[in-house]
Amino acid sequence: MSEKNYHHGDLRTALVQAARTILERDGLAALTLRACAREVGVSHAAPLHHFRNLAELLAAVAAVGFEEFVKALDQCSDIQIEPLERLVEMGIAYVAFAQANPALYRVMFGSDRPNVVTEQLSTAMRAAWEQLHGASARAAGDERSLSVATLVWSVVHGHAMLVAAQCMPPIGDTDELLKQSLEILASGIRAVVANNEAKF
Amino acid sequence: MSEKNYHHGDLRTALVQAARTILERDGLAALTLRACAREVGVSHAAPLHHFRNLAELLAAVAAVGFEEFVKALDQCSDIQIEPLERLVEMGIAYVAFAQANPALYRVMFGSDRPNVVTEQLSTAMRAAWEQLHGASARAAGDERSLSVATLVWSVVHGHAMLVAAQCMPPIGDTDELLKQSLEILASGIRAVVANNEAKF
DNA sequence: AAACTATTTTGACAGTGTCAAGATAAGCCT
DNA sequence: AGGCTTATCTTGACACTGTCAAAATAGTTT
Repeated sequence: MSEKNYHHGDLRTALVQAARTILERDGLAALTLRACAREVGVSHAAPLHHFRNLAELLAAVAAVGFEEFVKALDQCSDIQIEPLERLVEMGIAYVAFAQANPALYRVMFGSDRPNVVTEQLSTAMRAAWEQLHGASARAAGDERSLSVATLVWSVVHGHAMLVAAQCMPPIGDTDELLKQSLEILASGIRAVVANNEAKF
Repeated sequence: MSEKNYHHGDLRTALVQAARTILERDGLAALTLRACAREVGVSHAAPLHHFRNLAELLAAVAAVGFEEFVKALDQCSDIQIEPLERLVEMGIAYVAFAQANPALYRVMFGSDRPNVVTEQLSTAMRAAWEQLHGASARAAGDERSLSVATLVWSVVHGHAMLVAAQCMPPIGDTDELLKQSLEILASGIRAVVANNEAKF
């Protein structure tokens, strides 16, 4: 943590901020090391002293993305409602975040995602998972928490990706379809939980 | 359709084949127009007369990917089992295809997917959708077919992407988890269908 | 045979990631 | 204060990329 008040001040975080600006303004394809350097106003090779390569910069961007992501999901935790309903709300918030920050979401989860896993990134990702896993446990019990969490995550992630990639063909209101999907899913969870309780 | 037996013979399809070879051997990052030209043994600019840009070549690769994809899902249609169970089998086949052809799947559905939509590509995509939509209709009825199809697609697509991107944290057997997910999902569909029938 | 067209090559340009060497500035030590 | 060390940044270079324009080549047509 010794990147402060040298030539630039704090180039590292400035570069991450520039990356986000470029991401929203020009899209992922325009997000290059040199573009970030230009945006900040430093020479083209300056970023290499803070990020060994482009993947490391993307990892840093993804990390801050995950931190905001967790905050967005956190807002659902406050609501005083039934656990299963809260899980559904969390799913809706998940997709809303993805649609509100499409380019950032692509960096976080994209197939061209950085295989470089920074400490910061892995902890941020773990926090997001814990969020969902906890909500699943409260909604379906500890035994089913793992499968329910992966199921919910798969649904919302898949939905977000397919909508973003425009892979959903003759469909009208995708938000409405998401709600219906989550309703069916909730029914499934209810059925499984009920069946599980009936056994004992 | 006039690209035959000139200098090379059929450079267009040769390039698509070369693209698949590079994709499996060296990964998506190494898939460039020039690399394809090298692989085939033509000059670096030769591909431009068959694909206006890299995105168009990727679209062609994605198209053949979707065609094979539909074939893979088709094999589940033969099985003489209950429609809902067949839908689950189709979901498993879906994920199996994605895991067997990770790089190809990335080109087909990746976030860096070509926004160029060729005629060949869009028809191939539509065929895949029809496949899933039809199976959903048989399993859950026509009324629910749309929401069920999007739900199933979201689940399997999301699962495949998350596993491929190694975003699933402390999880053991992902295949087992997929089966559990699809079971919960089937319960939900059953419940919704039963509820729907009870209404009338 | 000659004209024409489709295909491919050659050469060029701007842009990229990344490395190596030099320049600059901040902190530290005596 | 003055010099040394280290962190930071710039400059210049290289190989690679996509893409364009012009030339060359080979097949088709007349």
